[in-house]
Amino acid sequence: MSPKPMVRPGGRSARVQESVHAAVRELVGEVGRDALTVPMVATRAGVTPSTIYRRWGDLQELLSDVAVERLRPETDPADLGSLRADLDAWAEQFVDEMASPPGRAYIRDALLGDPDGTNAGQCSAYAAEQIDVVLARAVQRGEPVPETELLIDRVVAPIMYRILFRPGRLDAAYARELVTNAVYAQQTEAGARPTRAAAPRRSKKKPDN
Amino acid sequence: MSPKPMVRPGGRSARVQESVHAAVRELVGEVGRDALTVPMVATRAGVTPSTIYRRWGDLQELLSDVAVERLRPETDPADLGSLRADLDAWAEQFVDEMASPPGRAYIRDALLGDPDGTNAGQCSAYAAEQIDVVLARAVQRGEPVPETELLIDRVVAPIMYRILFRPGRLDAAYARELVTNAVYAQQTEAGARPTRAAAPRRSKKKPDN
DNA sequence: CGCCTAGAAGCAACAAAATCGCATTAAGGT
DNA sequence: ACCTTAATGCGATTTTGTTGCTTCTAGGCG
Repeated sequence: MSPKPMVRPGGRSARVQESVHAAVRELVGEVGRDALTVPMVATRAGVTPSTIYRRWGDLQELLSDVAVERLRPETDPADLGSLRADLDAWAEQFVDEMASPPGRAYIRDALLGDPDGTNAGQCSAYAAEQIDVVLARAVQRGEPVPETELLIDRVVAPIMYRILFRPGRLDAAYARELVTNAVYAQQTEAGARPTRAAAPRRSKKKPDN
Repeated sequence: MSPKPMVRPGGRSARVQESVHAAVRELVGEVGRDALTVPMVATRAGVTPSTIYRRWGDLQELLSDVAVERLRPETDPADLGSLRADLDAWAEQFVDEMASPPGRAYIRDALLGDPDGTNAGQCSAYAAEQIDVVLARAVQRGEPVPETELLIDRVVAPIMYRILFRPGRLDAAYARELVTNAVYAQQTEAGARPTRAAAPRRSKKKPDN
């Protein structure tokens, strides 16, 4: 059994994948997501529909792939000199991007065509990585820091819950408030509550393909 | 302009709707969600496929409708004599139901075929109603109670986030921990933090159809 | 450097689904 | 009892999804 070439990351396959992804991005902008069809994407990408059906299964899984790519953060969070400032800024940007109509659409798409939860897990990992960067810097400065898990529960989760389940009522002020409460909790609750049960830290992910 | 009959809630339409919903429930159990098709549902329900396409648009929206119905709580939360006990019990049951494979499937379906977020909002409203029942009882007893919004942010949102984005790592102990932290926050943070900005209370919903 | 192999894409026939116009039924108001 | 019209049924048509087979090519090997 050859240990390596289970898939083919390079060459034609890669070109086809990129071409298809590009076609999806273009067409979403031109005709809208609802009007998208697999044959339409195939034509634009210069491939046959069966190629798409075989690689992605259906339009949802393809859209999910594209959405996850667009949800990947492009830069590290800004360094503003303090944990609080960094978290505030990151949370505000997070809300801006995620709560916008296109952001909501990407989130939905990412969750949608994702039988095994891989893509959803990737989204969660992106947020955790960004938070970890902020926390690592704060540790460098000697600031006390909350756990990543706490921030996910207290900041990320409420934002995503609102995006998915309660359209509206979501703005920068709310994001800051969540950060305030999370940081406050970290300062006052440490040791005063049952320690977070079994919260394995998320390890750094490789930079992906 | 006649003020009422924009739709036809009763009579044949209602029978068709019920028949179709029943067909979906049966077939999901028999052949599985993935094998479901609109024509299949139509045949079982004794209607023509075009009826389903016209009323629901596609299979996803139909599944979303069915899922929301099944996510509706059937009973009020148990009254165990104290806010803390009631919340613990409710949160545990919530996790049990929502984190189970069928529960996760219903949540996904409910979110999936829901262009305008109506169904998702309904799910959120169900949880808020249940929480309100528990809180109202606690008020009757004279206990201090947190706001519904706080419990949604601190208990419901983290649970749903994990269900959707992080398969695994979700159990009754975690649910209790969330309740503990939320109640603790309510006891210690009141007045010690910026008041929750612009968090309009969710008004009592009419008992639905 | 040029064969081999196997995974991936192309092609085309086919099967299944979704859409649409038109006829028919029946809810709900008058 | 009648009328209006939303809703359903039905069938023709279009579009989408599937499948077997062939062709191409990336990557390993001699």
